[in-house]
Amino acid sequence: MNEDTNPHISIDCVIFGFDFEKLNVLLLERRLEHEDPSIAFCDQSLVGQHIKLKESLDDAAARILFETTGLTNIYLEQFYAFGAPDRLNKERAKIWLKSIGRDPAVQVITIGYFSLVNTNTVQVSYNPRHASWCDVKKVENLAFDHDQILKKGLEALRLKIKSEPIAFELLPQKFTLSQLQKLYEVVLDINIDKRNFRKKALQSDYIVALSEKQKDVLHKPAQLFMFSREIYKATKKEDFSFNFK
Amino acid sequence: MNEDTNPHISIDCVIFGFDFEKLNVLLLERRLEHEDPSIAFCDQSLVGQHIKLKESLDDAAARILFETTGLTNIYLEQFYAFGAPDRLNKERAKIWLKSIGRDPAVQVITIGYFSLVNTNTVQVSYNPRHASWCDVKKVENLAFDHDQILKKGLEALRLKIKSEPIAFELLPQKFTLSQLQKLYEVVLDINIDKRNFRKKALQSDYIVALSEKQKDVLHKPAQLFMFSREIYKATKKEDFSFNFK
DNA sequence: CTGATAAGGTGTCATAATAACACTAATATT
DNA sequence: AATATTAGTGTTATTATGACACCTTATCAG
Repeated sequence: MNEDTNPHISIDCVIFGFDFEKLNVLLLERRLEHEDPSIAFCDQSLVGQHIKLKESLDDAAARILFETTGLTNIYLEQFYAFGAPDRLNKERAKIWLKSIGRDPAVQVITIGYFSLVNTNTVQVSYNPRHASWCDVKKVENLAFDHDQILKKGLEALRLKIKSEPIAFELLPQKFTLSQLQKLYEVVLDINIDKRNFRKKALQSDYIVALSEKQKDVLHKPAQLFMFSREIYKATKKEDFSFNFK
Repeated sequence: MNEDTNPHISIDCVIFGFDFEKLNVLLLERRLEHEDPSIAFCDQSLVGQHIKLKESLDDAAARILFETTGLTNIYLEQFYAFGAPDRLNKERAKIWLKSIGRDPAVQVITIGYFSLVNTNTVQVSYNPRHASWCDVKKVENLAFDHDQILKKGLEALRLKIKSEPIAFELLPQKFTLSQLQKLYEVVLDINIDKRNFRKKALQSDYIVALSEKQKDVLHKPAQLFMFSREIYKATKKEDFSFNFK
């Protein structure tokens, strides 16, 4: 571990991405090579690192996100701190920590952040450790306590997306209403009536219709829209809401 | 600092109390005696301590709450982690930390918890440091970064009280509808129409009318009610809500 | 060029939730 | 007996929600 690293505090980022079909999370491969094949293993973890000395939590989260994806100016939000003394005590975790020169007996508190990106904008190959997008509904058996962190991060995203206009962080700048609807459907794991959804979306002033249509699509092209943060700020009456049954 | 204390991680508890008139927060006096009166000072802080080695965050928060108030089985909820490297760098903070034998240069991450109690149930004299209830609307100039922690804790309480039945944690077991309404009003800093409030409260099954009335009150005595967690759990359709304009 | 495929786009109505609003009732105190 | 203080109560207009089905516009295959 580096000289200027704080060994007691880490950040784990739940990086959510939307590919117009499902909600994904960016996972890193954790591969332990060993001559004894009963010890070697390969599984996956969230994106995480220790913070540096004198580094704020937000700065650390942004740095880690940048070092993993090459992205800056990304939506990032802290959602929970995990500090169970046994959170690094799984057998594999101990083997792994020793293999990278860390003492498994040191209690590490990790702060969970979630971040939102459009899947297409991320160069998965950016990171030296193999990174890949995985359907959040299918993820399991992550390293350490990362299953629990992912679960809590997803709950935080669901709560937040119902009360603030963060859905647009997961979409490209120009999007169709069907894409926006699909996004709410996969994030909240619900079905939404198309006509009711469009009615509600269109009566907001901050989802602005462009005089432009989808291209290169094998059916009737849809109208494109943009989210205007300026209009949102200027018109919000204190309550954003996107509740559908 | 104790041998078994983790010097890197602390907990700060925003202990909210309701006295039927306003929302209070429990603060501890921070008094530094010094022969030079320009150095001596006395101000206030939230309730906080470092965690112990091998102690979980939730356990630490419950322990600190108990050690300060003598209370157990109290509603406690983690809301945010604070880790700015300069969060203990106010001049007074440095003097204070040195006076109690701690190194102000060590970065301490603190995890914020809020807890809810009925003001009357707390023996303020329990703690050796002078503790007192203060109107949250009037609190300012707290020690360290505690103003910021209180602000964030209050936001968390406001968010939570609108979507989960935690208001009852701030009331005695038997309460009147006017008390419940007043609680929502002071927590959310809004006015609520009495008839609309009562209509909504009474159409829930889990606020149960008792065949008992207020006593020792100098006006028409009000009917008493209880919150039934069993009925709440059995009947909730996934959405608790208390939204009033 | 025609038919198949695939998603885009549109309106009405019934029900439920919200918000505005003012007077009488019951108790304790003087 | 009068006063002070809070408890308690219904109606109506407006708005939001939820259920529901068909035609349109483009590409592609033959």
